[in-house]
Amino acid sequence: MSRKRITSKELAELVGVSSATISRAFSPDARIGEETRSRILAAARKYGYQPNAIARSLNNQRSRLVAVVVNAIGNPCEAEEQQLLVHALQARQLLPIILCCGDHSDRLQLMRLAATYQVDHVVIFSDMVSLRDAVDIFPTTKPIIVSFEPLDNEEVSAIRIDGSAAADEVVDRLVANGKSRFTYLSGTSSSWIDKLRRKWFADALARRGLAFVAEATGTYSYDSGFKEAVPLVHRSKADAIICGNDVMAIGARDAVKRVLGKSAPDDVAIVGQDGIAMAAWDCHDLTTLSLDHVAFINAVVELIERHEAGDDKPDTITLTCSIRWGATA
Amino acid sequence: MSRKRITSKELAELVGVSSATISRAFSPDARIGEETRSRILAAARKYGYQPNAIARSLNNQRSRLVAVVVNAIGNPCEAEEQQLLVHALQARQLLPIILCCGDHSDRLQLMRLAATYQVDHVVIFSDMVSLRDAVDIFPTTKPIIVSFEPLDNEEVSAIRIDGSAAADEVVDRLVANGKSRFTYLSGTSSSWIDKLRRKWFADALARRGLAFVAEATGTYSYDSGFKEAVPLVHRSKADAIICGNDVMAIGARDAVKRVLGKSAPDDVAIVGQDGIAMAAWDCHDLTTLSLDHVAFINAVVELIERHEAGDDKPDTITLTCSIRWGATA
DNA sequence: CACCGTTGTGCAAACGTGTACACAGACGCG
DNA sequence: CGCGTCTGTGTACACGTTTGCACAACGGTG
Repeated sequence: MSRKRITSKELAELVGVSSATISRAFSPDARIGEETRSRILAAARKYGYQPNAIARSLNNQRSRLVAVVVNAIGNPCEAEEQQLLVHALQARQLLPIILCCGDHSDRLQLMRLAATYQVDHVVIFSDMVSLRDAVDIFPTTKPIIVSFEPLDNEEVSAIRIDGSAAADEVVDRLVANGKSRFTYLSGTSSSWIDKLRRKWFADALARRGLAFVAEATGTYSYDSGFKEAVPLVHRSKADAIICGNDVMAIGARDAVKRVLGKSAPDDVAIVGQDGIAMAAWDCHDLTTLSLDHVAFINAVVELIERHEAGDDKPDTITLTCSIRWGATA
Repeated sequence: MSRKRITSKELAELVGVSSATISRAFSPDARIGEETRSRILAAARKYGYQPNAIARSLNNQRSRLVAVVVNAIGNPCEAEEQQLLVHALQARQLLPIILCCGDHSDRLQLMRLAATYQVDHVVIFSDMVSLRDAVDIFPTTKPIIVSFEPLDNEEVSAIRIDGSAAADEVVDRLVANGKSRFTYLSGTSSSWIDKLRRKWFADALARRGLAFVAEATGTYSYDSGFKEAVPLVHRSKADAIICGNDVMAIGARDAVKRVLGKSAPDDVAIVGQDGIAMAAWDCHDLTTLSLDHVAFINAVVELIERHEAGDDKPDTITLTCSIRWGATA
């Protein structure tokens, strides 16, 4: 058991070449004799040599690390995108460093720590972190890829999401089914994406001379959906609840059924947002504004590839939401 | 906008000291004048200087990176543990590199890539990767922390899980409720943890002179639980299904209710394993063998802290499962 | 004053790569 | 043969830190 990792100079000694030649053997398009290369690779396998990526990063000025800033890992709302992104990165020999910024803790400190590792790219899924801070903390050539919607900024690439058309269609159908007392259950009052999502529906209602008759704020969790739904319906006699995400919608639906004894589509319509896989489960069958997660991550990856290729010009990509019609609205 | 990151030597020039002194200013217990330190820290803030962690890692031989090997990110079964672990690492100024090994792809290649980054610790949540490979790929002083159960190996620390007592109690109650035709729905045939979980229940049954009357294999997913449950019950007239994880149990329960038209606790009892948060949702209220995720991650973190402190002696910690009684059994 | 311990700082050498430059040999061509 | 081109390799430096060693300045003690 070799406790210590072997270095390129030591391997060079063993093979009888210089350490530069070792390096060349691992560089696909370097000038090196075919015979020498295979001799080196054989020896490398034998002694378990692998080039040290830390040293390489220092020399190259490229770490092949990517900071991925998220709210939380378990959260189903983001989990599918995280999974897809990590796979896409790994396929490109990039390694993700996950930063969980969801809770109270000092996110800025955390991002600064990641910045010291000279990450090549930064992908921000969390709208808990302000664009300003992100630009401050990662000032280096490699710009930032941000999802969701703060104000415009020339220095970052962004992916925008537009669900206004889908929201319009949902409201249309609900009104046709006789709904008129709409309420909104938001996930947090402080996030841009939450305001944006609410606005899609508020605008759709306004276009028909309607408005939310009541609102409440939860925490994006099942429990908060469950807890907030009851008083919300009580005090407003709501016949429709639009939720800030799918998990809260599931919670609200449970509360409406179990606590209030009302039926989900008929007495109170419930609409989620995200389009998580769970929404399609038989026990939920949730109507929800759904984002195409694959397209979303493809957009992110496309931006990353441009950065890899040296194109630093920021760009904005906009995706639209589709609707998954379920049994709840 | 400074496109380029400032280096310690440049800052030294600016402040009028040597780069060594810069380094000392950031090292809490270094010999340096109080006045000099504050002057340096002020200048660092002004010019946005942060020590380069890559260079430091090269010098220190410690990267403060941790490889976390998982099956998938979205997977609720592991998500809670991942979340807790990432938080614990971040609190200790360690950064996690996530490796998703769940799918077919070349996991070994992926792990080798992470190994080149000289990670300080390796935490393996995935039982898709063999212990042998792990030891091969991360031979360096810092040993490996593995969860779940392959055969014994002297070189790694492990966390074992024992649900036999809990399984026994569950079987007890089911038998008392008149159940006798038990079936098992496993998540995959190839994983150690799956075999182990099945064995807990098989042993509990054997102790009462019973055995599984039928078995099936899914993929740990909701869909596979839904799909496998129907033929399983049909061909065996089962009155109890023990599932390899909670998500499959939820799928099985839906199938039993919707497709077969049977009621969950009375006609067919359903038991999950994992104790994911979702199991407690009102719409599921699943009976499940539950692991204390916090205790689990505390154990992992304890091992990591020992390694940090330089104690390389491997150790094994065993945790027991508790039972969450729900409405499904 | 001679001596010594303490404090603050600079010099220089690592850490393990990648790569520009130099150079030796082989080869082709006039 | 003389010359230019191409191939394969070595030498040396840079990447940005940390840290052992040396040393100067200083203050206290006999």
